[in-house]
Amino acid sequence: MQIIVATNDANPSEDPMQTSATLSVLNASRRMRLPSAPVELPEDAIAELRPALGPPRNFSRGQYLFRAGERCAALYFVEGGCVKVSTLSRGGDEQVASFCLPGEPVGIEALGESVHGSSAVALEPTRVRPLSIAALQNLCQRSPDLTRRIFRLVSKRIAELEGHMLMLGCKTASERVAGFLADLTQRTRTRELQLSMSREAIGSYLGIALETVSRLLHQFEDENLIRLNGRQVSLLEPERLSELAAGGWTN
Amino acid sequence: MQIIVATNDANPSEDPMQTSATLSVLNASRRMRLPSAPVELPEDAIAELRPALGPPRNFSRGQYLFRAGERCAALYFVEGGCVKVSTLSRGGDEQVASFCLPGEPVGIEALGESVHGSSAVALEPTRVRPLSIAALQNLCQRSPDLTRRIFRLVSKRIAELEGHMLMLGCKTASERVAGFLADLTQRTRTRELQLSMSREAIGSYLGIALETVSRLLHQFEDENLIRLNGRQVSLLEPERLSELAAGGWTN
DNA sequence: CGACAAATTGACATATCTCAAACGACGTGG
DNA sequence: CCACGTCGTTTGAGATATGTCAATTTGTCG
Repeated sequence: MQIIVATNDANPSEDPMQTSATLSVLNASRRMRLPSAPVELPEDAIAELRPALGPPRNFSRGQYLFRAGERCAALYFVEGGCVKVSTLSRGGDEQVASFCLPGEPVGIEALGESVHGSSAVALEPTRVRPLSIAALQNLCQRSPDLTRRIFRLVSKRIAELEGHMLMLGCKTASERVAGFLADLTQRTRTRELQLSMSREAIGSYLGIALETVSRLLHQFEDENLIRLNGRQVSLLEPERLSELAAGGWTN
Repeated sequence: MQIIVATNDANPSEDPMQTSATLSVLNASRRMRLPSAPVELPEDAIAELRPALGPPRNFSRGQYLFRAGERCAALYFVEGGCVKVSTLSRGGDEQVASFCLPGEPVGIEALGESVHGSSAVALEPTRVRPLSIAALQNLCQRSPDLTRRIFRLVSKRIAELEGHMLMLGCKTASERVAGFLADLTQRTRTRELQLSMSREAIGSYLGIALETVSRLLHQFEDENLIRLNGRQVSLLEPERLSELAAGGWTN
């Protein structure tokens, strides 16, 4: 399976529209899945980090927060929008590692590194707030509590990755797609998903062909599990989707 | 693909034999188990952590360092032997997340958590040294340097996971097996691998059926890339295997 | 209103899984 | 010391989920 090198360089179409408002809808507090996270900097742990965060920065669809190989100095917290994080292999395969929604951190994987191992691109007008790594390390000296929070954040990310691995290693295509949707509703607390990523990106994330994603999505619609309209998806039976995802997923 | 729930509970075969002695053989320069590499707490970063480590603990084949769900208080550094780390999904699928060799840490994923999300079992007589998480957090307060090291350790682990994901998402079966072998020789600095894990564990780790692992291994032998004798594998052409692994693997 | 990118859909190819049988290694108990 | 049962591995043959290729439609944006 040679996932083409993805020419999704998407020339930063300067889409000035501000997103945060749109997404702010989500919120609440429940248990989470792969990622989790309520919207609007809701994350428990994150809330406490706010004072340390830098001023908001806006990215339009297709703009990169950072690219693999670039020197890395900060990690970001999404306030509104959506970010796609992906890695590239020597062979030119692209693997989408995650989609980050409001309230979720981007780039923790680079915490201890000097250069980014992956790239992060905005999938829609997106607002983020940076947290300088240098600043962070200083802060950690003063606050044992902060250190703990960071550790927590990091291990949460690791748990996510392991869940993702489990999925890639053990699930059938339809379990993956079902799990993907179930995960998204939980993270956004909405049954009305407005997917900002392409079928190709979803396919890469799930480790299946984009055509398979499309087919399965339509199959779910035929089974009345969802209502589908392009990139807009309404989950009619989230529970059944979760069951379908079965096995465990994030476990 | 329903990987059976793995009844590898391996009743701690009361293997009274004392391990450390047995293992001491290893440091003999030649081939040994998977271990090898810079045998004896070789890892650069780790070396500096030594003073903080607790006394060595020995585990025999099949014994668990910890299980998913257990309260976690420490992470471990492997001194000799090999540890298999795996997660379980609700559905009962098992996914092997990693094999840890001498010099490598086990359980960093639990750094910020209170309970383990995965299980770790010794695949052969294994010696590890614990690092109390509580102690660690204290130490981090005193030493900014230590904090940085830990961050480094963690992001290294994350990078590994992302490499693994890339593999699971993009590679063909033979690329995976080739990559697996190539990776092991690098980590052990030996061409003489003594695999301590079953074909099933390898299959789970690589996201393919155990039969496929077996077949591919024998195919490589036919192509004179390796010499195979049960769990003993001699890499005849490591470079070609790496090329075969192509794409990226750990990248 | 065009042109290009994304999505859909069909037909077909095939890598890999699954099921099964057989074998070897190993440890246990008689 | 040998028979026996278990476990892991190998190997074959057939089934199939999913990938690949390609044509068409739909959507987007300048």
